[in-house]
Amino acid sequence: MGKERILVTSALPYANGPLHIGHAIGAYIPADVYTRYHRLKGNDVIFICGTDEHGTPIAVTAEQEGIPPKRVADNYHKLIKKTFSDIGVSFDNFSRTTRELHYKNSQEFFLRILEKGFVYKKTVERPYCPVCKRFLPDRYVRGTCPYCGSKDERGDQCERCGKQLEPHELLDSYCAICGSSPEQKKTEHWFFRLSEFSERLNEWISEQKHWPDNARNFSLGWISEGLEDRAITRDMEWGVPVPLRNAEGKVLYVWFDAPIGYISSTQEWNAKGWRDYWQNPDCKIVHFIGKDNIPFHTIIWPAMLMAHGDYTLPWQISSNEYLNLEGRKMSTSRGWVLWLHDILGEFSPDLVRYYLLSINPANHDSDFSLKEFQHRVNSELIGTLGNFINRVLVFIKQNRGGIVPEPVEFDDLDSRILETIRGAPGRVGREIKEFRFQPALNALLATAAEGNEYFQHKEPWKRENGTTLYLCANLTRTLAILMHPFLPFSARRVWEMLGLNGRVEEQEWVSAGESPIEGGHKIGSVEPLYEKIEDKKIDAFGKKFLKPGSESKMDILKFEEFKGMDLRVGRIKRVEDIEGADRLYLLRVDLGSLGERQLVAGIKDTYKKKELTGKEIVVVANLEPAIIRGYKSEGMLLAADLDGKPVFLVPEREVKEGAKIR
RNA sequence: AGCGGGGUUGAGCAGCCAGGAGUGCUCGUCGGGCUCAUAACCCGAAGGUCCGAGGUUCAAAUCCUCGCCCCGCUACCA
Repeated sequence: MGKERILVTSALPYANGPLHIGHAIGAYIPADVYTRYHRLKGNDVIFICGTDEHGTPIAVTAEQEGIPPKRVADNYHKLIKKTFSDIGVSFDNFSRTTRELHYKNSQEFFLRILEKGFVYKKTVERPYCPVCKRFLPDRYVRGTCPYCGSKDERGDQCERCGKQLEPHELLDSYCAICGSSPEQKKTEHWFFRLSEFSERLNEWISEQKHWPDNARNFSLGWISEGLEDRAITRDMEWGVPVPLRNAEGKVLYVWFDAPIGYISSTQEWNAKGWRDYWQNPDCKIVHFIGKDNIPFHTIIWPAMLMAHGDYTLPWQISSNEYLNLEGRKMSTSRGWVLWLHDILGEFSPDLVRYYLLSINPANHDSDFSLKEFQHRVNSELIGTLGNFINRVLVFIKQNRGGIVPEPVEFDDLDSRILETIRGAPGRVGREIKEFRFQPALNALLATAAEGNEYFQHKEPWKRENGTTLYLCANLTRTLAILMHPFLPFSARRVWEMLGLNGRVEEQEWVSAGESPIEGGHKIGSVEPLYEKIEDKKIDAFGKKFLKPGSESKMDILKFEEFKGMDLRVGRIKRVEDIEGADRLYLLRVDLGSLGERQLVAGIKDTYKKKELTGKEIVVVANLEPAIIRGYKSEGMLLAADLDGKPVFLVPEREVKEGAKIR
């Protein structure tokens, strides 16, 4: 079998914050396992990444802190790079999208597809700040979300309701920098003809039978809903300048330049050899991403590559689902997050890699729990794997003076464990090759468990003829090689403790099935691979780094603003369905002196019509009206939240309709 | 409502793509062994309508069809 050529990428982390445990298992640790495996297999594999440093969040952070955007990116690039190195993610190159080479690449890419007619210019209206004298892309505009009414939201997405927004949709919008209200102004932008690629993409994706279901189905669904042309440029200073004469003040949109960063980083790694990967149909290009990135890597990016014409399309997309933290969704803005550098500060990287891989959210969201982390590490990694290695090496040290004995005869148990050794690289490798990292890890642990079983049944502490220790020493070597993709730091130490030549990462994967350690071999010095995680340590860690957060960040409401709210008691007179809406009722509410009002309320899944009619409820009477599902809603009724279901607030005894609440 | 993902022993998960006796892992319960090893390891027991109903098959947790329930995202909680 010839050598395979493989290009592995992990999603470029955004240089606007540190990495958390979800990032790590989403796109980086699995990619690292995959890459390390293929290196041992002797395949021609490279692992490419870098920080994504353009885009408005970085620019806004920079302006708010009064420093240049490059400085923000510098800081996070440094932190992120160190974190990756600490957890053993072994990129062949880790670049940044602010490098000269990348600017040149992105501009050339743009010009090429412009030349080929896949980019066109169009005049559009965009919000413009008359004071700052500039256009305001997404996060430069803030205002009230038109969907949920949350104040002070950004122009790209509402934090409260999660709705994707366009800057012009915000109500009462204002400039995020100076606070003045923007006006609409005409400007020219370049658009990518994504719509033209629907058919080709559909055909191409349909053929990718080896993709995971989530990626394939989701992408095909996206295409069938219709692809729209996308703006490639914006009016901003921070970004890759549009390389055309009459385009001052315009930069490439960050979604456009970011994936080109994969190519730039590869060129930076090898200025000559990069084409062997990117422009070679025999090279398998594998993108590791989180699920939020799926349409981007299955549709937009391939369309860009199709438009360019010289590049090989991705071969595989490995997309993970999300990781929850102690049963709750992580949220950086609410402070419910576990940063990678925090956990690496207290626990050795292989423990973290082990646990994250053991709960790898490949098929569905999974949950990170500190207690479970402690348990699994203690019982599986240490109790099974670490203990086998330790008891074998310590035994050889103490009873054989550190010398592996000569094997004598082989009984059934011996032959069986020899078979375990022979078959192990295949069992583990097969799973990694298929991107099934959790089963791969299980196969590794199962091999160690077989070792424990064998050792136990042979009872070498009672009598042993050499064969048992000979085989166990070789099985330990097998484990060292098989551990390397998952637990690179421990694998290296096991290799050293065995006193073997060379380095574990230089071994051939298939050689893990052999038994080259011979009688007479002297092992190195031995010490336990890991230390158990004590209750005290895990509790202290939780106290220090897991803060429930959320409530503490609540904004203070001015008394004046509170007084401006007109709360009233109303009586529900009539309840109607709204066609096509399963959660909404159309209510007529009697507010006494204020007359009757029409409200739209999302309570259908909790309350029946009968229970509602005649009921007294509390209403915000002077709220700005909104149109929901085609009906005007003139107010909002108050309810407490019970696990996501509304529970009405009602007066403690009967009061008059329209009674004021103070 | 659309899309996606789930429903497997007391709890939490693998197993399903590639059908082969309900197989496995962690925790918990009960009993035994061992003392090389980090209170570790090994053996055994109890505990299951593998969500339900059909179908394909010699054989279904696994493949197909229909249905029920849960979760996520989106649409529609002003």
